[in-house]
Amino acid sequence: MESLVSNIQIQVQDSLFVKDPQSSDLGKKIIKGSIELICELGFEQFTFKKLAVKISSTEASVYRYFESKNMVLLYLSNWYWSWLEYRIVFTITNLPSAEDQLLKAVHLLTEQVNEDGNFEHINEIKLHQIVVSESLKSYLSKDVDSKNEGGAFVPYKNLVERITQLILQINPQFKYPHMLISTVIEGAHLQRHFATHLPRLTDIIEGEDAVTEFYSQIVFKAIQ
Amino acid sequence: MESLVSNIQIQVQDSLFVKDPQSSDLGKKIIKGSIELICELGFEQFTFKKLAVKISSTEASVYRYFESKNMVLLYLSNWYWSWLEYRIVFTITNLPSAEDQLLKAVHLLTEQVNEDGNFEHINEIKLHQIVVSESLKSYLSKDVDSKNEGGAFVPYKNLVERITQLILQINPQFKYPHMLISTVIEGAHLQRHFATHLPRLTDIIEGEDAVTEFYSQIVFKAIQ
DNA sequence: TATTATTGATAGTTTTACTATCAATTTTGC
DNA sequence: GCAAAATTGATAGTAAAACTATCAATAATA
Repeated sequence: MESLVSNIQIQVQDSLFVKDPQSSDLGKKIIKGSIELICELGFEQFTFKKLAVKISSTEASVYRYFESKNMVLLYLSNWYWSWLEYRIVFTITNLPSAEDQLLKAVHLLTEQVNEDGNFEHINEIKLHQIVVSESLKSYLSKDVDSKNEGGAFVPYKNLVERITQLILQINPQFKYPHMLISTVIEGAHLQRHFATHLPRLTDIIEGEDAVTEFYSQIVFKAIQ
Repeated sequence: MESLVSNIQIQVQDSLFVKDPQSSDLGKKIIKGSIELICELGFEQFTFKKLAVKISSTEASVYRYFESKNMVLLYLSNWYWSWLEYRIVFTITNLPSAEDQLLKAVHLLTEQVNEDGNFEHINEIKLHQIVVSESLKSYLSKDVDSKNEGGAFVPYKNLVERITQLILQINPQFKYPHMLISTVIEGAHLQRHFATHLPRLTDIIEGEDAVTEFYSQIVFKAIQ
């Protein structure tokens, strides 16, 4: 997966930003700095003031790119979902059977990201950690409905829909494909979070990726 | 389930409050008001100032009971988990088989709460909604480790452990019981949240509790 | 009745989440 | 290469949140 994305760019809907952060140096520094700071401090402790100091800019300048830190989180999440969908499509396109495709997709949905370096201003490993620990907060906030109307969750829905179609190819009768996939995605994130912070809520097995193994089993048992 | 709890009280660990809110009228008003306000405004918009106005008290008085609004959320979550574990134990104790017990437990873990009235100061329906939409934020905050050391997640872990033991009774070889149960609990909450706000991420079926149905199937297929 | 605990009232601090203004600098169009 | 336009930085300011501190009034208790 190293060199395949060397000249593609992930586009994020323009309703999420005031000015496209991928269109300028400062914008890219805002993205890069946000990823590092949110990862380091957590979303609650992350502020535009701290970000501005980190990237040697000013609060006012950051506000010229993003309306609020919530929008930054949405931007980062959506970038991640688009990137993940791209990787899934790229990876499974030539696989022979729908089963193989689904298995591979579930792997990509649930595995730990440990590659970086395809995008200068985005550390994919840290971004994955942010999505694991912070992205749910966007859905769980009270303004989820207005954000949703503004299209804030489209990439996520697209991803879920794409895997849903794979499932329905295998078993057109299965009644809960969306539920299954969103359970797998969010469940895998939570389990990774629990593995680090609340191990008694999960089952960590030495030398094996229990999260991916578990959810792969769940998916195939569920749809049969 | 109506009258069985008429004179029991759910105890919450005293590390979560400064002064036990169940020990005074003001304390109970704080709990009652918090449940209503968090439900209405969402956790982010909920403040001690607004709460104080609502219950005709003062900010300073609220702080005499709780260190912060995060502690209130933890208190409410833990009250809920203890209450739920109590209901599960009470309900399944006399069921003949471990399978019946597990099935019933999964129902209680995943169903919508629609009874109220066992506790004067706690609206169980609204509390359930809070747990669905807000409780994850306690695990997902950066201070999860220090909270965990202080025992903030003990009731939740106990609940997961209890159902884990049920699963292991049925299949002692099953490798991922904790993962399965925490996936079911949090998954069910998320699906209920999605059903209201992001329906394209779930599968709502007219006249049927798809959430409970889905997770019951998942559990029994997974452990076989 | 004296003591203690509880609550209310008020005030104050620091930080966050913004908005506004203006000058300096860089980019772009011609 | 120069004028106009856009971008950024610097600074200042506001409103609300998240506390802490103090003191008086009231209620509980010994």
